[in-house]
Amino acid sequence: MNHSPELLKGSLQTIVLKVLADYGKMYGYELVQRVRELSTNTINLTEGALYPTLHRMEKNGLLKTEVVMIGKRMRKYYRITPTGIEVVETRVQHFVSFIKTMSAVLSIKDLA
Amino acid sequence: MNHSPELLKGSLQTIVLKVLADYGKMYGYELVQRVRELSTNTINLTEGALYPTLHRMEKNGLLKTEVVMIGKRMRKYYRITPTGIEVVETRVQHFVSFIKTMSAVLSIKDLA
DNA sequence: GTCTTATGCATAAGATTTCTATGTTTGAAT
DNA sequence: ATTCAAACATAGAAATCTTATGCATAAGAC
Repeated sequence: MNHSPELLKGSLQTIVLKVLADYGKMYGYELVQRVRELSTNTINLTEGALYPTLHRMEKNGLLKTEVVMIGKRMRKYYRITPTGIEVVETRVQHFVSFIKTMSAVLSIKDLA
Repeated sequence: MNHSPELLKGSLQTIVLKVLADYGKMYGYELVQRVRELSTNTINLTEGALYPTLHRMEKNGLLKTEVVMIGKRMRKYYRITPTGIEVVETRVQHFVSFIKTMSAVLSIKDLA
């Protein structure tokens, strides 16, 4: 990720979960592209961060996988689980309240 | 810091700079209290994070210090420098654009 | 008068997260 | 033939924060 990398720290999981919740199953490489589009080229997920995170979330039961062979190439689809859905909802709520708090502290008037 | 600590990662410097920019000189302990108030008890700066950060920012020329003795107790005031002011402005702008980007990616409708 | 709490600074070790770098294989395009 | 995109993966380094610890003074409670 670039785009003020410090700020994005801690948001990777939320981003991945939310995109999977909204768009259904997706594979790693695709997630990189999709997030890049959604963020109009400002969020660039790095594979070195993404794959370990996907693995961790799978291990924690937030995602489940499904491997498909495209010719001889493996493609690993990730799908959000019911647990993952619960988690993503609270994460997004947390994020919203975080924005509000920060707007107060940084005295940001309007986000226009 | 608590309040979804992951999210706050990377925002400490911005918070400190902005509060100093808005309220003038302040000492470490005071910053902890002030930020707690401004955030209605949701952001709890920890001293273990705050002091090293203050030192780093001073070393980088964003802050300057002034030591005052209150009786036998030392109090170290921090004040933002002109360089610090430039930096905090871009930081806040970055934060605003970060919010916008994230709102798009997380499809957050209104922040009400 | 003593004990606890608040004030006020500071550092160190550990955990967590992310980035950079590196690596492999396959398919498509030129 | 060669280069570039697709697609996965891991390891080491860097950055940031938390927890723990430490020291010392001032104020308030009892």
